Amino acid sequence: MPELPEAETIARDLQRSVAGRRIEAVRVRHADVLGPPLTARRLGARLRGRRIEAVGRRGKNVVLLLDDDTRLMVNLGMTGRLVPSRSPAAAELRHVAVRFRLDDGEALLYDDARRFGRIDLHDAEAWRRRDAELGLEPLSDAFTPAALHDLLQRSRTPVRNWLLDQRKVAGVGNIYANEALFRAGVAPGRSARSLTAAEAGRLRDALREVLGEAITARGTTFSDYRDGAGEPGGFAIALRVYGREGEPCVLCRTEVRREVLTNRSMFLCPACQR
DNA sequence: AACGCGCCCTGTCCGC
DNA sequence: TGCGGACAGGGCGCGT
Repeated sequence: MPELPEAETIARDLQRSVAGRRIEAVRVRHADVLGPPLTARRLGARLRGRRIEAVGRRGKNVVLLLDDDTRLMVNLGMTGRLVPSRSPAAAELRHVAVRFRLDDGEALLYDDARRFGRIDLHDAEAWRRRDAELGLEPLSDAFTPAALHDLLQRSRTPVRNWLLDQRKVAGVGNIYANEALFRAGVAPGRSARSLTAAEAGRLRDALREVLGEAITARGTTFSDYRDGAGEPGGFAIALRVYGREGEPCVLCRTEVRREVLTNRSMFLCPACQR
């Protein structure tokens, strides 16, 4: 999906474009994006008349806070997009799954070609539980070198896979996991618990750095991602290893390799990453 | 109980 | 031009 920087960009865009609007009606065209026990009928009943107080993010999820203290949580899967109907890009959407009609005559569109995305609605109590299931925010103060090192110690899974587990650290996906491991000089196949405190510290810094830079660039568009106005992100040219199989390493000119681990690509420089 | 695997679904690209 | 296979920012449910 959209990983943390993409979700952050979308949330910021929607905070400007739809915060303060009231939801008048909901139309569901593909109910399979609704997380159980949600149905089209229930979603409409619970959202009708609600005002969107604020749009934020938790991990890779875009979160709309409503005026009755419920939260509409959107996980964008691989191809999910949230775009206001007034945006010029809205006309090109081919897979609108849910349309939220707003009180200004416009609508917020949820488009998702593959329908891997999920929409959930949480009251305050359910949100507390869901929030607690998600791991540390990598850009928060709590994400210290010691905290990351401690967590890594508890697992023997390959560190690339470990980073994708949203219960440990929330918001990192395959692109930024690979990029951060390259920047930290750590081989992605290493067991999580094998990282030294120094390596964990470098990984922590690399994660914050690459996620921060990607937010500044409004996310990475590898193929499908679009921001909250339907536009591609600008970070793809800054990727150092992801998608660069066969190209020379930016540091040492060794060929960047692609390896497949648990059905997902890893990109690495075999010389720079140990 | 942690971990890996298969699967969900559609679009695109590449080789033949 | 058509067709099959590989691949894609994710995550759930299952078995071991």
